[in-house]
Amino acid sequence: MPELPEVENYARDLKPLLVGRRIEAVDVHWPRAVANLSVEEFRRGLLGRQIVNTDRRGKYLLFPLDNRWTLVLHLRMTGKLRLAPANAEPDSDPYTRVVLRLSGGQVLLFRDQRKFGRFYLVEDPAQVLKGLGPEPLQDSFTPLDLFHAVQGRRAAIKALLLDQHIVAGVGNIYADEALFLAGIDPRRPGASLTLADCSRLHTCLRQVLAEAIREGGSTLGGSSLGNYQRPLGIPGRYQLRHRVYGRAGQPCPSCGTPIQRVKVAQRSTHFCPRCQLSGPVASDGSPR
DNA sequence: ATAAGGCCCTGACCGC
DNA sequence: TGCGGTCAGGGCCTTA
Repeated sequence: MPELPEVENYARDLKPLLVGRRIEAVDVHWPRAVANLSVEEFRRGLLGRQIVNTDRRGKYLLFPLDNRWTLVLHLRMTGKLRLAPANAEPDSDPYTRVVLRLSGGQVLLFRDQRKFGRFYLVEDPAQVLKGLGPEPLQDSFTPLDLFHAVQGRRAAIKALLLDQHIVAGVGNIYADEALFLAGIDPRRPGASLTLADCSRLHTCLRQVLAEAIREGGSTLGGSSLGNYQRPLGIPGRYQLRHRVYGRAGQPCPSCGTPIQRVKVAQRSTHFCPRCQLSGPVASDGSPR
């Protein structure tokens, strides 16, 4: 499940591979993978265009084009990008939804088993990105911003971290990891967090995201399902560093207490009941 | 404005 | 072996 660190790695890895290439053909095998245009408009808008950069905002990948339009992609749950030589054996993957044939003999394959991923081709990326909260790794994002964003909110802090209006790019894995490092119970209402709590959370969130980017992101599971891989097929390594995510029943790395798994805002949530001291429990997150 | 629930999707997994 | 049910989950939409 690509979150900010995985998408950031995509943008970085793809930059030297894509910048300067021209889009020579567009094959859409699953029309609904194109969110804002008809397949024909999408194809016409891309044909002959040159990719001039690769970037990221939240969990969105951005590919600015030479006519100032931007190809935007959200991978959602199971979307993956893969760059391959065009002359390799034909792509037999049944989950390939979109193929961009590029100058220089490469093809960019968008594969997505659950069909949640979406492309947008827009004149102004703000059409898609409006409403996204601050980038958590930018200096302009301060502990006070986080404090103000959760002030007065009854929802669990975990749910608020997942809300892209509050901070952009945080998903289930990194929300759990950041809350663990900060020693905050994920079920606590946002309103119960003090400025000191928010300061710690702000620091820990940035630490977790920066570490995960350095480690190439998280690649989960051995199955073919959602595991993220980088564009050349290299897996991430951050899953080896997860402290709580996916570790229900295993000892807390800090105190040895078994990690608990509960539901918060319909999301599976992992935490240490001892290190993440239960403040007041959110109305929507009582332990079962 | 906020919160909660449904929807989209498919494959893995479980129990019988 | 085979079947049906449940789960996973990001973002968007609808409903209270």
